[in-house]
Amino acid sequence: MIVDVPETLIQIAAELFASRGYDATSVNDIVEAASVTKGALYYYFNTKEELLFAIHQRFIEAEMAQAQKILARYFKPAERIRRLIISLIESIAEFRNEVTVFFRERHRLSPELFAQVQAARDQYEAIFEEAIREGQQEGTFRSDLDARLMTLALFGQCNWTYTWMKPGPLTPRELGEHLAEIFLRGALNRSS
Amino acid sequence: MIVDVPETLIQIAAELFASRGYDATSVNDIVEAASVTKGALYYYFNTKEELLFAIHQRFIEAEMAQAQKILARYFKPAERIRRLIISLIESIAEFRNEVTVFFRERHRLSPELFAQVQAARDQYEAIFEEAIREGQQEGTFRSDLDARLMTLALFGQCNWTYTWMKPGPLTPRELGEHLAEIFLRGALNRSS
DNA sequence: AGGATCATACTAACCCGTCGGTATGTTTGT
DNA sequence: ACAAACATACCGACGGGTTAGTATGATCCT
Repeated sequence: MIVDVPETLIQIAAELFASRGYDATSVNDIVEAASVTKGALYYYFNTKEELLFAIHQRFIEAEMAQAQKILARYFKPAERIRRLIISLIESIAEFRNEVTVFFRERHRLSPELFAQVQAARDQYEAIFEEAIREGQQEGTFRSDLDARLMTLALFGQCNWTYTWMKPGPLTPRELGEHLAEIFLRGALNRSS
Repeated sequence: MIVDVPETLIQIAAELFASRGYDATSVNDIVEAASVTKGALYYYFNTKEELLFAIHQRFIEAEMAQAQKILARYFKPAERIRRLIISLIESIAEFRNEVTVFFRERHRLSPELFAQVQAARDQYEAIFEEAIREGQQEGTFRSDLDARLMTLALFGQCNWTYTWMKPGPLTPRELGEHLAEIFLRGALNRSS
């Protein structure tokens, strides 16, 4: 049986961090769950924090890769946002543990590593904001509200799913479609 | 100088928990910041967890009280939601530290205390969901989307503000108004 | 071809600081 | 005088991280 030890450690750490929290999970817990010893862990990672960072990186990189694919296809703003939302929800569903850790334990990283994570995150959010701005110039998005604020509201809607999403009746894709619909058209009936 | 020691401890604990995290904050840190000793803390609180719980309680009770006031005034669904949103954003702004701790460290509570917090939270969310359901029956809210999903989307928008809100150009009230506008009418231009 | 050498990938045992919590003493208001 | 409201000193457990050592291949020299 061949296993990628560092990858397994990241995986298991993500599970444990997500369910118990970063500080409440000891490295002993991790190595025990992974059936290795502490020596093995510290052979691949210099600190516990590096593990935390690796979890963040994995999620952000996957998310960003998906977004770039969509950007490459030159959709108009509204359709672009729609697809970005769906892609984001699918990422959250796929990297459930990583996302949970990302949002809950981000601030636990040292300033240097946190800055790195934050920079990547800003880059990702800028893709959404730019779509909204273009939509405003084009006239399809309303201009009486700040683009930045709309972006933050949108990310709230989407990111928050990590707190309640479960393998339920809706697939992540369907869920994303519905959320896009809510964001774009609102909760009120159009005829009213 | 008269000070309410337990209240001060909750206050300071909220600050420290919000900025460093629950586990990363030692009870020594807390008593030091509060200029008392451990004896004083453990005179009022049996465990560190009780402190955490008290922080949650304070925020939830304040939130719930505001919501009840709005319910008592019998607004129609759309206006009721608008006011609930504003009230929620104002609460988040006022109890910034408590909210941060609430959302980030909730899962750290023991099952019993967590259940208590969750029950109160469910009750609060039900108020919003009920307004949306009524709106659907009345016809002002769209019925092609699940009320529960709309509620969750809304809470995402609102709760997420705790991650980025800052004393900026917009007052909490204005911010709430804008978010209500986004939720109710959506990002797209009406004429398109 | 095959022994010598070295890098890889770990293991087992341990160190020392820190943590939540407690036991007991002291002060203060009434 | 006596309870309420603390302060002081300390305990046992556990935390992240380190250390010395080792089995197992890969590589190189002759």
